Amino acid sequence: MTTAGTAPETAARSGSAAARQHSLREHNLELVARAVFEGPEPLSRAGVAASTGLARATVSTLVDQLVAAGLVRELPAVTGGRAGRPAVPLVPARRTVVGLGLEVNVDYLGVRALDLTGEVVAERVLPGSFHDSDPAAVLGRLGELAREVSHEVTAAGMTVAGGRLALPGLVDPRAGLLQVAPNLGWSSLEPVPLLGLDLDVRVANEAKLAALAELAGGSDVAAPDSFVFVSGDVGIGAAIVVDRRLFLGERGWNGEIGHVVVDPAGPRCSCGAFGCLEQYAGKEAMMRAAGLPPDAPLTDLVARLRAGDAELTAGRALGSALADFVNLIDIGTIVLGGAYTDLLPWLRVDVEAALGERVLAAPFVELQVRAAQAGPHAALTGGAREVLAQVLADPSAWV
Amino acid sequence: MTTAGTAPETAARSGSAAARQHSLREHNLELVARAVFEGPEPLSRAGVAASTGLARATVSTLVDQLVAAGLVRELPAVTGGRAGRPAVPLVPARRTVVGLGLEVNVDYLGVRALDLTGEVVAERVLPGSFHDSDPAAVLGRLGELAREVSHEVTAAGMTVAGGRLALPGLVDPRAGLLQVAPNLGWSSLEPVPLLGLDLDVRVANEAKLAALAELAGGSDVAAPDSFVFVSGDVGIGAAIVVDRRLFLGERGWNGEIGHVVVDPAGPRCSCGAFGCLEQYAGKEAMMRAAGLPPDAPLTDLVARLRAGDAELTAGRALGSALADFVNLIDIGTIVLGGAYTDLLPWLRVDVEAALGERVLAAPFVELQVRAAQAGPHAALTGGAREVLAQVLADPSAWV
DNA sequence: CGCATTAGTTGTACGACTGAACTATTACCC
DNA sequence: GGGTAATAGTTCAGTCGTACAACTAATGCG
Repeated sequence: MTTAGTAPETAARSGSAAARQHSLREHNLELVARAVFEGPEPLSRAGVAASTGLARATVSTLVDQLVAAGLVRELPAVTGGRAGRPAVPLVPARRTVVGLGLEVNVDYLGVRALDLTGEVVAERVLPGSFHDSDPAAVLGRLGELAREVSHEVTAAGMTVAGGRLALPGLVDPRAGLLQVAPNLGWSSLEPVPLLGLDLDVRVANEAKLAALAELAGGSDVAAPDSFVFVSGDVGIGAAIVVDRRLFLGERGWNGEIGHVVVDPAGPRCSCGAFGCLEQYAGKEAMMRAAGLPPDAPLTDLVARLRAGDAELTAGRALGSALADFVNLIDIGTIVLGGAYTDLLPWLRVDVEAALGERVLAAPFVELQVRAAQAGPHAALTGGAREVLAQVLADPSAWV
Repeated sequence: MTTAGTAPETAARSGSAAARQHSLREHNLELVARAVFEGPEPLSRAGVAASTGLARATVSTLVDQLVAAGLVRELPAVTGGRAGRPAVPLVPARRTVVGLGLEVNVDYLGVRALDLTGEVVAERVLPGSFHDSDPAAVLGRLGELAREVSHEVTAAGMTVAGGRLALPGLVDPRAGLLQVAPNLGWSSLEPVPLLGLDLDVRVANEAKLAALAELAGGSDVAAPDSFVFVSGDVGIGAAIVVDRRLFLGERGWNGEIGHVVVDPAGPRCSCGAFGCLEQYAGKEAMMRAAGLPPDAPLTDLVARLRAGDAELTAGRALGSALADFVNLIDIGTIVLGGAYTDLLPWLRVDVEAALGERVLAAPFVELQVRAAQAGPHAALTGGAREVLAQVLADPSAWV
C-alpha cells in the first residue's frame, strides 16, 4: 500500500500510464469519435472502419456506445446511387452535451454555450468597463450569467460538460491561478471559486483560447493545423498552436510578444523595459500615431486609414517581432486577431516585407499571414471548444 | 482495398492509430523499459510494478522479454537488510545495443557509439577544416569512419540500432534534406546516401542534438526536463526541450536565435538583416570586441578576460535575445553551450539582468541560467542518445 | 427476378492484463 | 534453532477487447 501510493505520481511524471484492457477501448473510442467529428463529410460505420484501420465489428460496438451516450447521431440511411446496402451517416449529436466558455475582459463579461456541432445554443454578453474592478464582484456577476446559461441548457435536456474561464493576463492553468491581469487591475487570485459554480471550470489566457476558436476554420478557408495566433489590442498576446494543440511552455505564460524588443532605443514600456513591440503596435500607440486619442474606437482608425488621412507604421515593428517569433519556433502560418484583423490591409505589406528580410528560412518556405476567422468574443468560443475537445478526447467518461 | 489504402495516411494525420491487443503490449513494454532506464536507482520487478501501476505478473513477463532481447540485465539478487525474498535489481544492458552519433562540423568529423548505459563504446574523431568543402568527399570519409566504428562494435557482439547525422545548418529531418549549411558551404542536398552506410541514419541539426546530450545530466546537477539550449559559436543556434523531448516547430527550423533583433540600427548581418544577435554575441564579434582576430581560439579570449585585459559586452545582447525567447515560449531554464559554456562567468550578470528586466513573468518564476554539462562534441552524444531513445520507445522491435 | 455489391451484425478465437493463490527466500524474535 | 512475518517472483484461471469469418440486410442493375 505504501509503495503503491507513489504510482500515480510517477506515472504522471513520465507522461504515460499503465495500459489495461479498458485503456484500449478508451483509445479506440476516442479514435472513432475523432473520425466522426473531424471528417470533412459524414462517415458511416464502414467508413470509420476504413479510415481508422479498425475492424468493422469493433467500430460497430464503439459507435453504438457513442450513440447511446448522446455524443453521435445517426442520420437516415442514404442511398448514394451505387449498389449495396445504404450507409448510415454519423454526425456529432446536436444539443446533448455543451461546453461553456466564460470570459472577463476589459470591456465585457460573457458566457457562451456550444454543443458538439459547434452551434451556439445559449449566450450572455454583458458590456461594461472592468478597468481596476473588484474581482469578487465581477466574477460573482459572471457566475450568475453562467448559472442562467446553465439552467437554460439543462432545462432543454442538455448536459454541461465543464467550462473555461478566459482572462487577459498571466494565468497558470495547472494551478488555477491568475498571477496578474494589468488591464483589470487584478493580481494573485484564484478566480474559479469566486464564480460560485458547481461545475468543472478551469482558467486560461484569453489569447490562447481565442486561438483555439480559429481551429473551427472559416467558411471559405480551412483552418491550418499549426499557426501562431497574435491578438492585438491595448496589449498584444500570442498563442502557439501545433498540430491543433496549444503549446503552453512550462506554465502557460508564453506568447508575450508584446514585450519583444523592437528597438532598445525606443520608448519606455509599461513593463519597465524599453522599445517593446507594444509601444509601436499596441492599440494606443497606433491611435496616437494616427492623431487619434488613445482610447478612440478602432473604427475611427480604420476610417482614417480608408480616407488616406493617416498611415499605419506599426507593420514594420510587428513584422520584426513576428520574424523573431518565426525564427525561434518555426511556425509558418501567422493568424492576426483582435484589432489586427481589421487593420490587416494596412499591415500586410510591411509585415510580409519584414518576414521576408529577417526570417532565415524564408527562402525555403512560404510564410502565410492571414486574418482571424472566428467572430467576436473568440475566447468564448475557444473556451467552449476546449471543453468539448476534452469530451472528445475521453468519450468513455460519457458512455 | 481501395478505401483501406487511405487508412495509414489518415491515421498518420491525426497522430494516432488503431490500438490492437499487441499495441497494449508495446505500450507497456515501453513503460517498463522506461522505468528501468530512467529510475534513479535500479528497480526490481516488484519495484517496476509499483512505479508503473502494472500487476506484478504482467511486469514479470515484460521484463523477461526485455532481458531476452538484451536490453535489460539482471544484477545479482541483493539482500537489502530487510525481511523478504531478495530483489533482483534490473539495469540497462551493457554493450548489447548501440546508437551511432555522426557529425560534420566546421573543424571536425566524428562518430561516436553509445550503449544503453550511456557509455561510449567506440569513437573516431578527425579534426580538420571543412569550410567550403565537398559534401560527397567529406560525407564519404565520415561514412568510412562510421563503418570502422560499426565493425568494431559488431565484432564485439553488439548490434547497431541506427544513427543520427548532426549538421550545422537548416535541416529538414522528416525529408532527410539539408537546406543550407553556410559555414560548410553546403546547400540543397541529401546527405545520408553519401555516407554509403547500410544503416538507418537520419539527419538533424547540430544544436538540437547537442541539447539532447544535456538530458544525461552532469555528475553534480540533475538535468532539467525542460530547457532552452543555446549553442554559441560563429553562428548561434538554439534548441527547445520540453518534457525531455525536442520541440521542432513545423520543419525543425526553429531556434534561430542568432538572427533575433537586438538593435535595428545595428550592424548588417551575413543574413542580410540589421542588428542580429550574431553581430553582438557571435564568436567573431566577441573576438573583435576584445581586440583579437576573429578566428583566434576561444582560450585566447578567456585568457584576456581572466587577466582583465578585455571586457565582454555580449551578455547584454544575449540577455535581450534570451528575454525575447523566454517571453515567447515560457521555458524557465536556459543552458548555455558551445563557446558560452566557458564564457559564462563573464556573461552571467548581464544576461540575468536583462532577463530580470525584460521577462514579463520574471517576478513569478525563478529563471535559471546554467552552463552545459555535456562534454566536447555533444552532438555526437545527443545523436547516439536519440537513437537509443527510439529503441527504448519501441522495445518490441527488439523482442 | 437473380446476382453483385456494400453495410452492418453475430459468434468464435486469441491475446493481454488482473487477482489470487502459490513458491522462494530472507529477517526477526523468542 | 525453529516459527513467523515479510517481500519477491511465478502460476493459473478469469475477464475483456479486438480480429476474422460467416452471416444477414438492403440496394442497383441487367
